[in-house]
Amino acid sequence: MALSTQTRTQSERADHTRSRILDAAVREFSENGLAGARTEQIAEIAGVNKALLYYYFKSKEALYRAALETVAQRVLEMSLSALTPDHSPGEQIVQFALNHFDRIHSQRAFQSLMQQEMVRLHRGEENSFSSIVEKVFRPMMFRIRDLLTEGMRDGELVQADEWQVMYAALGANVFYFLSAPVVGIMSDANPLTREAMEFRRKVSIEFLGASIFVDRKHGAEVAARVLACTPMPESGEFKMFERKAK
Amino acid sequence: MALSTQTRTQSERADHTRSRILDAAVREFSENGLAGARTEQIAEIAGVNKALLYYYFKSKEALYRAALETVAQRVLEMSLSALTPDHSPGEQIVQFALNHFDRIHSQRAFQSLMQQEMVRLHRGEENSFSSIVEKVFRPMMFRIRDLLTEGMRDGELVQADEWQVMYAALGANVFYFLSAPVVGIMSDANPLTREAMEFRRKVSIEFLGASIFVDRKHGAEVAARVLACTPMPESGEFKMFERKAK
DNA sequence: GTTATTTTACTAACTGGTTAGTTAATAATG
DNA sequence: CATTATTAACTAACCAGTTAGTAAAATAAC
Repeated sequence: MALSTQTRTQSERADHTRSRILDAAVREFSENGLAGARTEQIAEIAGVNKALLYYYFKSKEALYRAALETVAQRVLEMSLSALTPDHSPGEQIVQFALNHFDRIHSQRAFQSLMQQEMVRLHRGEENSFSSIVEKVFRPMMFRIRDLLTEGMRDGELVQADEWQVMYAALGANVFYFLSAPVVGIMSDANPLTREAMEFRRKVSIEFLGASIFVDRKHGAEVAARVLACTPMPESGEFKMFERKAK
Repeated sequence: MALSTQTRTQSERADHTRSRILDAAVREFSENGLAGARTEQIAEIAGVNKALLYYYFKSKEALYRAALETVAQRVLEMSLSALTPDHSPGEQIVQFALNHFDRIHSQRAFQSLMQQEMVRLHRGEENSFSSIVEKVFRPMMFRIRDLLTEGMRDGELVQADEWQVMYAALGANVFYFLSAPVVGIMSDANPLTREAMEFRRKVSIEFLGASIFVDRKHGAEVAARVLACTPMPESGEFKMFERKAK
């Protein structure tokens, strides 16, 4: 951990340090929120002195914003590569929903930061979060909306408010992970094991297929096809949220 | 505000003070989270000295738990009165979903506390939250699951994983309010105005009707009937989340 | 029914630990 | 040697929780 000190040029190592700080910040902020996170802890995770945080970032809040942008960027890259323009609108929507599901659990930190940011926004906190919305969410959402409009026009998808379809499709995924701790307590079966998630992922896509297509049989086929083409990614690609050995 | 001091017995006034503290705590914790909330601020909102918090509650965290239980209790009462056993399972489900929608926006503080509690649970925080889950969520959720099973057996509802139907129905509602700040930035149309919510409420129920019933026409009728019977409650019944005049 | 004693409800002012942020000095690098 | 990266040590503010006290209500004593 204290190695790799003699490699490369100074500025390259500086970049590396900076991004280590950012990673540590993402982790600490996502686990504890802006108020709960401790700068000392971020420094320790990153393996640097606390003062270095202030060398690279103006303040705790600036670091928070930078951390938010980091994860947003990752999500943008991940979601852009998901759509497959040569398939039917309906199939692309299903594909997108499946990708969204996988994204949530591999990017737990993003989800967590988002949730907390929502609460902050509710309070009317001044943001600079707007730019993330513009860069990440707007293009994604409007792209999906256009696909839905097209699918409905073609008669592949049921007539409905486009945004409602999004709320239903993405909301089900978000709610699954959001409620996981409660469900865990409620049914003493942990919803975050690989088996549980694999099941939910399948069922979630199948239900979407049954919900939004005019021809439910066609919907079921699309769902099956998409599921077959997209295996669930290995878990633990990012090992955020591992329990710390105190 | 400084009146009503000469009324009633001492212990009655004490009860009143205690509940004023709890209300203040609900508000402060829901806006700022456990770590972000300030005891001094809670005291100020309640109009008492900070030390009084420690007279009534052991610690900040004990107060937090008490606040959580307060709102959970309210929600339980609200949701129990929603089901109408003389209707068909499908109609009861739709009724429940509509009630859930209305509950979210009239009990914003609960939603907010829940979200934050989810994050805390994710981290494996020790809870005593379990009792709330047992008392509020488990009875509610299992009741709904049984209704779904019945509806599917009768052929009224489409065959699907019961929990998935819940994730879809409730997730869409939750996600609407969860994403409201982002959508607000994205489309500069505030989703939390009365008109926007009235529209979403209607569309959300209609979409549910189109999704879970074997006979989509019957589903549409049920949705229309439920909507007709249940006008949207006046907003601002609880004025949590009003902006504070600093 | 008045007086003395205890209990309850509440506050002003303090304390000590914590934590965001600074400074000044020191390595490393080019 | 001048610039850049990094740290140890410090400070000022903040904030959860305490203490020591008071006024009034409830209760007991006479």
